[in-house]
Amino acid sequence: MTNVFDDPRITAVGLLFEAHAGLSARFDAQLAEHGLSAVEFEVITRLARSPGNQLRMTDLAAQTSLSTSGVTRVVDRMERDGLLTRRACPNDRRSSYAVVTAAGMQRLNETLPGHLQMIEQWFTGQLDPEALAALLDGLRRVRDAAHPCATAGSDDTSFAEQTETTQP
Amino acid sequence: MTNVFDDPRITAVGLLFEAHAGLSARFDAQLAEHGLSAVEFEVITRLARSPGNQLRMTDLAAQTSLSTSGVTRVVDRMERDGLLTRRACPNDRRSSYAVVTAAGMQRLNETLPGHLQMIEQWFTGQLDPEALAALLDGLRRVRDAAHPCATAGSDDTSFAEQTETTQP
DNA sequence: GCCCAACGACTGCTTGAGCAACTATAACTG
DNA sequence: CAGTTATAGTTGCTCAAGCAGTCGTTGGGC
Repeated sequence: MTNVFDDPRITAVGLLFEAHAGLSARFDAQLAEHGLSAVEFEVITRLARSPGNQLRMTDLAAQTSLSTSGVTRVVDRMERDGLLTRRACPNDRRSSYAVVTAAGMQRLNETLPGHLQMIEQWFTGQLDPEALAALLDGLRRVRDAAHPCATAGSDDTSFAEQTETTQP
Repeated sequence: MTNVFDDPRITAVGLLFEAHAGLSARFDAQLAEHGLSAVEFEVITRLARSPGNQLRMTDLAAQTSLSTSGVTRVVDRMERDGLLTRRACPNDRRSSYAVVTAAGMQRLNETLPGHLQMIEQWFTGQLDPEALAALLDGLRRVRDAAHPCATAGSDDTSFAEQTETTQP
């Protein structure tokens, strides 16, 4: 705690990474109550918000932090669990869509309210509106600088998740 | 991009997570140039900043995001690569210390300047001082709320890394 | 139309991490 | 001091993820 910590660069990274780790742990716990991992939740959310509740495997990979083979396997598992199905793409026989099933939509609708509540409890609710705005502004600039273009398939989406569109 | 995105909670999480992912990717690339993974860098850094360049396995686990078995294995690898050694604890024969070797210190000293430069380039340098202060203030509050007490072995350390103490 | 490069998805292999079980020491209780 | 309980570290097993290689499909150049 002497000359080591007072380097503001080090501290800055530490804060960001720890905040991330802390929130991840909280979210994981809540998602696990509904039988979802963080990755699965992101996948089902991104699908559910897309037109037709579906996305081509490649586009899904581009939107998430997964490789295409990673997507193949997540979709495998979630298909086995009945949350997703594959559907052939009519135009291009190489491609296939991952589609959210009714059971998948139901699972998502069960999970989301609690998730939003967690966000509010551990993150946004910790700060008054101005402080939150300043935080988000800073994060946005860092994100724009550092993030290696994580948007594909559709327009920019900023990782986000979703609220409660998409129920039929 | 309609009713889905404008929920500030969702966007907030998305920004934080994407900023984290973007920075992680940048840092990983730079660390890889020096033959270190992010976990290995964190381990060697935390050891190097501790008194005697050493820490008990358990304390190391508590300071990192790793389980104790995870620590066993990282230390295995790094010991194999000559960066660390194990040393028996004189007081307690159950415990052992992980100690940074001279080669480990040298590796760290080779890696750190570039790492600090990356932080500045992609994170702290993106914001003017006030904005950075506001960002860090917000992050600190979120971290304090959400982070499940990641400090052990020594006092609070906020994940941080290190500057250039510890060279002999 | 034919060939070849590019693309989309999947599979084998390797790696890294956690959990639970195990061994050994230490500390506490009577 | 004996016996129980807790602690430190390691190991076996499982699982998730990436990379590289494969197969089928598509589209462009000619």
